[in-house]
Amino acid sequence: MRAPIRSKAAVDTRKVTLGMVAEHSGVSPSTVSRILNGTAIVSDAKRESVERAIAELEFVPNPMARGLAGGRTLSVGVVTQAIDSPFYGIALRGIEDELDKSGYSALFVSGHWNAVEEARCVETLRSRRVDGIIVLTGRMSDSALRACAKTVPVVVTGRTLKATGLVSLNFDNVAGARMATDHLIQLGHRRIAFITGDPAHPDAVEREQGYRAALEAAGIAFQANLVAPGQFHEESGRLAMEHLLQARQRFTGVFAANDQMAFGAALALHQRGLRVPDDMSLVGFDDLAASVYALPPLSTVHQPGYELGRLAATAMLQLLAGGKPRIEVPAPRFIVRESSARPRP
Amino acid sequence: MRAPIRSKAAVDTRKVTLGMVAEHSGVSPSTVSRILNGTAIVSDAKRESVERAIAELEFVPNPMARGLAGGRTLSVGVVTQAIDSPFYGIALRGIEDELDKSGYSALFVSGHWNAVEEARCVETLRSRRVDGIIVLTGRMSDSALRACAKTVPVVVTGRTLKATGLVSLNFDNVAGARMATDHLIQLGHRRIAFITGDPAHPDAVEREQGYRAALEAAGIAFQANLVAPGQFHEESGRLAMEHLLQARQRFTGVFAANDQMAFGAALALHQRGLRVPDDMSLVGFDDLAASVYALPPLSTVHQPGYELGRLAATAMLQLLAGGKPRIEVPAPRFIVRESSARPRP
DNA sequence: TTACAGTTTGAAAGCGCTTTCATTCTGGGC
DNA sequence: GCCCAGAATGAAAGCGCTTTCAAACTGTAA
Repeated sequence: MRAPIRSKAAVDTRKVTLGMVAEHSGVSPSTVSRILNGTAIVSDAKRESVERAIAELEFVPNPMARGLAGGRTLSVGVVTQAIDSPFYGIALRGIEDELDKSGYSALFVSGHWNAVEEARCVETLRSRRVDGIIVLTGRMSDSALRACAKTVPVVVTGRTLKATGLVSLNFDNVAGARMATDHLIQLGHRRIAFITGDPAHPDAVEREQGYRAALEAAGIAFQANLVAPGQFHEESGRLAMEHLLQARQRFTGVFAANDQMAFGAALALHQRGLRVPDDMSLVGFDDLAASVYALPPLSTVHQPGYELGRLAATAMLQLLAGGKPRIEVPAPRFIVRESSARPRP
Repeated sequence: MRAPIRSKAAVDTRKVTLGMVAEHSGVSPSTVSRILNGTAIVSDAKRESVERAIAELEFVPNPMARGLAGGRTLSVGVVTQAIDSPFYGIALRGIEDELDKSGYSALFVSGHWNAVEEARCVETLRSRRVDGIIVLTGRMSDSALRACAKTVPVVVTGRTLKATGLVSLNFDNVAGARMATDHLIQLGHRRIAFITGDPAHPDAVEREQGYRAALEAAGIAFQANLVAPGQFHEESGRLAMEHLLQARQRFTGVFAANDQMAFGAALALHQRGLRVPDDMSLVGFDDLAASVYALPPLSTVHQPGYELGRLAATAMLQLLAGGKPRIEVPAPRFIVRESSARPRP
């Protein structure tokens, strides 16, 4: 038999129920519930006594019961691609921070860049009765998303989509990519290689569009042999760079469709004894935390991951409150660091 | 009025209840529950008919109700420091993967390296009635952890602790740090600087112990002015390196207590025009994914983050099953890459 | 044939909370 | 002083599931 020792910290919170609070303060459970949820006016006297009881008993409502009875769980599901992705990670943090303020919790599940797994994730979340679902740039089809939005509020990033109960936040990848390419052009580069992202990813195709648009605007002909396919991770960037180098194309600058690939590309350059930015300018996209500490620090398009996460969460909260969110995604901006310079004459 | 269109995919899962399954298959709810949980023997005939009904109706049990009634939620809480930390991220992934196999979900909350917030996290998790809690190298006191373990199974990493209902997984930081320092010594370095981690973190003090032990074993006197305090993040590493450089101490190698600080240190070196490893050898600790793509690739102590996560989850699962886990944490190993070399004569 | 241990099953009581509905107070207008 | 709208409150019915507990069988020994 365990002795009923209690430190002043809440150690035995779990057994205090709303009913006990009601009894302790001489009101009915209904009243306590009303005070807890602010669903009705209660006399100051009772409110006070109930609040005292709550404090004294260290009462914490049971979310299970709440969920069961009220149909809400105060939790929102987040489908991300990989819990450990440097880019999504920071967004997750933004979501967590924002949700936390409103008493919501986030339930993260990873889709691993796989539509089937993503569908499973959504099922898991639905079965856990999350109040809403945030999808970070998923692979699932627009129609699947729309269907999902019919039964539960959905916020999705990385695409533009209109539907009821669905809000989408899209970052302007085209403009961002264009800025990166323009930067190189303005420095005097004319032969600029491009390392693409995974073409199955809308971000990837949009960034390529931006690259092309910039070239075209500058009157530089697009050259297919100056673009190498990547898949958004470091190793693919390294390989792409290898590929480009081996092709013996002449070029003085490289735009990688994300920072991770830029890191890989930098490694390939390093292994070949080429120096950035002296022998080759390199720019990325995302502005990961690590880009500041890359050697040399990477010039890149800043994508506000944390902010994006917060915005997604805000939108979800508004959706949940029955509102019609109007969210403005920050415009891309280019951060000049040391990895880009004028080409050598 | 929405038409009752249903694709073959589960779209309207949410309203099917156990009661409906019972009715549909002509048995009592109790029987359905028993089949679902395998808590009693049921005749084959009924079992079959119930299973058919479940399939037909696409019934998915409501975890809320289950949690309320049964006391289990099939979810385990994970207290991490930051959802977007490169080191913890990979561990989270290990946890997620392992838990997933057994039908459990993980609920991640971030303590932000703050004992108070951590306590709040634990409260949140408890209030959500998680079946168990995994704490990744928390700041909370051993006693708080022990107290927690009295009411819910706990797995904690980054410390060694014995208690009932509690299993701890500790990585051998001392040995790891010793390997890193020994590596430098074997290359011929005699004046080796050390960038510490946050001293409030046990990992940090253990790694310093390893550093000192290696020096001592090699007959090199410990020099206080060769150690600079850091806090485990990049910027603190950069600052520490600055500090070391400004102090005009002579040294040819640096051991940073984690990779992130090593990256910062590398940047400081770069800014001073010093080259790694020609002018200065640099080794880290953790072997983050990014370390392979650092320039030059970082020599470091490999810490199996993913594996650690999986092991923690495995231990939790065993604990939950009523077992007494016996978990073996992999030994540290040193990975030689390009950031360390013999000192220049 | 009767009685009894052992098996399956169903009825019903919760788990802790929300919410409707009805009840009891208010106070103001006449 | 009386009546009624409106405010404050409580009783009670669930939410969807698990889990006793007891009833209804089964088969077998006497």
